[in-house]
Amino acid sequence: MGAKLQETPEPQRDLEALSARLRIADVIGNLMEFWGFKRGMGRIWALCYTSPKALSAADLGAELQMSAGAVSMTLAELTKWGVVRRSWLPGDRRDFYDAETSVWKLISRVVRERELTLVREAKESFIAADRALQLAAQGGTAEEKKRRSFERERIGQLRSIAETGERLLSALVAGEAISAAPLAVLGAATALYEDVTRRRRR
Amino acid sequence: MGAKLQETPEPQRDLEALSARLRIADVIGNLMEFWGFKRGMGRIWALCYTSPKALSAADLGAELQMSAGAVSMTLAELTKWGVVRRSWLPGDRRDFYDAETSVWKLISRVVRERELTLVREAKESFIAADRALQLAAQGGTAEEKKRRSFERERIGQLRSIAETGERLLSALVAGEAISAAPLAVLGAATALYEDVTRRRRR
DNA sequence: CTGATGTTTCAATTAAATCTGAAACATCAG
DNA sequence: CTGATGTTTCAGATTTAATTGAAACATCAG
Repeated sequence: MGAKLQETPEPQRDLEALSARLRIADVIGNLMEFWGFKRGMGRIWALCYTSPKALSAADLGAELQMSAGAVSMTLAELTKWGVVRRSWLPGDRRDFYDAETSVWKLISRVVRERELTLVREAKESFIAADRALQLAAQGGTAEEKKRRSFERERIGQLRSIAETGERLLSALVAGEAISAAPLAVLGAATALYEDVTRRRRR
Repeated sequence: MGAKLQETPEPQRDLEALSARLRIADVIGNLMEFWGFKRGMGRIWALCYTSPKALSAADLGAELQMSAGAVSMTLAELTKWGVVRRSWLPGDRRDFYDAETSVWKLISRVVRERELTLVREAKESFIAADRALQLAAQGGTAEEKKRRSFERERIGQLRSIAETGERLLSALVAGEAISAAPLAVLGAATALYEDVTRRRRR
């Protein structure tokens, strides 16, 4: 807009610095939300991470425009995940919070406790479904048998995908090198199953 | 409940097979939802994937208890992502849908178009915030300067995390081998910043 | 103990995401 | 063209998740 002076006035510098941090907080909030957490978790972590001193719940609420209740609940959740730590200052009754700085620690914990659990549960479901189908599939016409065998083949495929995912995630959190190759192979096996007649239309 | 005969009656076999597939559909629906898609997308894909023949919109709605509108919208979205394909049978006016079977194709497309975009946007935001801070940070007391420099250091760290993530995801979708090591290194650099006095309480 | 200060909890509200059902639209056969 | 069949759209309803604000709870100083 107007002409810029050599030196920005002090209060304005503060405002600009804060708003830069708030913008970052929103970006990280969106990332976190995308990852399946609440937006507020990312916002609070980001503000702590970019602050040289630990912040109080009241600070966070004021800067992020969150109610005391929301701040408290969000901080509880963040603490549970090891994303922020509580700290105290001598002679101050308030709680302060500072950010866990090792992002890898955070990621690997989440992957271990959440994604890995999820993929394992999925694998178990596939195994259970396959067993159920196997029991139900005795007898029937040739046509029916063919269909059942197709279903079991596909479910077996899902199971093997889940197992591959489980191995990759385990390797990842163990810090091992992984290759996308085993993933890329998935689906190649089933790609040959193509016998549906198609025709263009419209 | 009652005693099981050697051979399950036919209608019951069908019901059990369908319900096994529906259970799987729900599991995959949950996985997909977790991944940031709508639950219905996973359910429809799973049903198609485990079906030997392409299914009509009406079939899907009936089996998954979804309204025609929901099925239509969900199929549109799935088609957009290349997760199901439309097909036609000669002499039949209805549309049929079958599943993309290469799961890797699906994953890599999503990672490329969604996660990679997201992490790039985040990186740009960090760069922009750093620039803004740099401009705002001229002058001020020694104390202020120290704070600004801390903020910029942390934001630079975020930027480098985003860049590492970008490299890893790129390598992943390119099918290259990747290692968790570069991730594990993240945060080690900032871990040294510890000067807050703490005391136990309660 | 009592009052001041700070935190947590939770029922009620608000907001966001999702689904429905009916109307509009398309296509085809006769 | 007309009626039958199938698909899409979208405003409103429903469901689900997040947020508030106030009361309950804790802790500490005096």
